Amino acid sequence: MNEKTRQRRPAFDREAGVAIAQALFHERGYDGVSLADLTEAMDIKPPSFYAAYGSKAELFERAMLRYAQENALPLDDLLAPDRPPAEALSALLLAAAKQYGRHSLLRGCMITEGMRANDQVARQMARNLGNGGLQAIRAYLDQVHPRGAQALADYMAVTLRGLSAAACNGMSRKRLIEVAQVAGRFLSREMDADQSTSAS
Amino acid sequence: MNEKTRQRRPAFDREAGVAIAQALFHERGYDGVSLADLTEAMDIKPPSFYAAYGSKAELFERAMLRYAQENALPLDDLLAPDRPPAEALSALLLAAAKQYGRHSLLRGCMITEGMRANDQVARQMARNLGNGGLQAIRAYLDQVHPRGAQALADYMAVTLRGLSAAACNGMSRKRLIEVAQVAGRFLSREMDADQSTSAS
DNA sequence: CGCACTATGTAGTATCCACTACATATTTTA
DNA sequence: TAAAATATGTAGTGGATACTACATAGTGCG
Repeated sequence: MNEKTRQRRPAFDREAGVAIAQALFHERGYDGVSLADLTEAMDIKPPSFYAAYGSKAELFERAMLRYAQENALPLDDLLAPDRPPAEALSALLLAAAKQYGRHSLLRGCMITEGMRANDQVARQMARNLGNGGLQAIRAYLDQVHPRGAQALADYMAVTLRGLSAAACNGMSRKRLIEVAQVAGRFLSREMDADQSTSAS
Repeated sequence: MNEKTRQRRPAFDREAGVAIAQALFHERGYDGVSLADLTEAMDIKPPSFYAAYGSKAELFERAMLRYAQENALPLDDLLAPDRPPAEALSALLLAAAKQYGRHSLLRGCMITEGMRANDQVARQMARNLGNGGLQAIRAYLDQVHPRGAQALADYMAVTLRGLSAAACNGMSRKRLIEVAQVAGRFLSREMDADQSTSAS
């Protein structure tokens, strides 16, 4: 249990290996990274890899969890119930645009893009993780804007996926942010109008 | 030239082969379809395949061109210059949503999703084709709504990509259409407001 | 009818894939 | 210090990949 005292030969740091895998998977996607790529980047041999992580898919899951903890959008903060809903959603889109276009290599959302893997196991892992975030948005909207919550949540899902895809295809951070701002302005207008009128 | 009289042993119809490939590539993506899948579906052997199409990537390009001719959104009609711009863009989003969710297997935009292929050659082919459509939207906006044309074109690109991605991930046609309608309403509000005021 | 041509099927190529059996070297425990 | 446990490196597994050399069967043209 006390892994701290265990001064075993460094061999290799498994958490560091997860971080390396996270970067590779984020940059090239699950299918774009081979086991040879991973073992070379970690400077280990395949047997050590499997002893440590079990399989490529399991490591991908650990890398996505690490990504979620480190890089995922802080939905709980952004979607605080006491914020004006349109402002909260706009802030979420803006935060996503900023993050998706931040690095030149690590573009888009690792989890959103992971949903497109050719490997079925990896794809399902990514979907399970990604759906969690979407459900959080849905739950938030059910509370603060129950009328049309589904449509608004779907709009957010589509826009977030679009931002991630556009980022992966090279759209600059500046332009991503502008799109998020446009969408945020749309949301503000729509939800303000929705407060005063009852039917379009 | 007169291919009709050429009663050559049926062997196999190359255009029909492109159609088969189009369906397979659309359903599973470039990397998700192997040469064995293609030759089996066309009921031919690899040598016939290469004699007819040159390579997997070349066939993918032909399949995308076929898709563009048959299924791509009729941008010229949708983006008629004499239409109210917001209405034209809304119609484009709606047409995309309807098409992306039409079939249960052939979901999303074949070209947009092709941009995510792991194979670099295929990816570049898809990007070249897809960028054509986006440039058409940009050119249209430069004409009818020059102020903020870039931001609006980027917004359309992001939303179209998002609709395609959401369709691939299983969002129902009904919900896709609702998202397109929400976005269309946003565009109408924004562009109407933009006509009367000069600063937000 | 016979020759030249073309597309075909058989059977492979080399390469990459994720993954593993086995013996060795290092570390922890007794 | 000796034995047990563990992670390592060497080397290789079967299978899938895109693609092809070669002989043959079917074709149109003379």
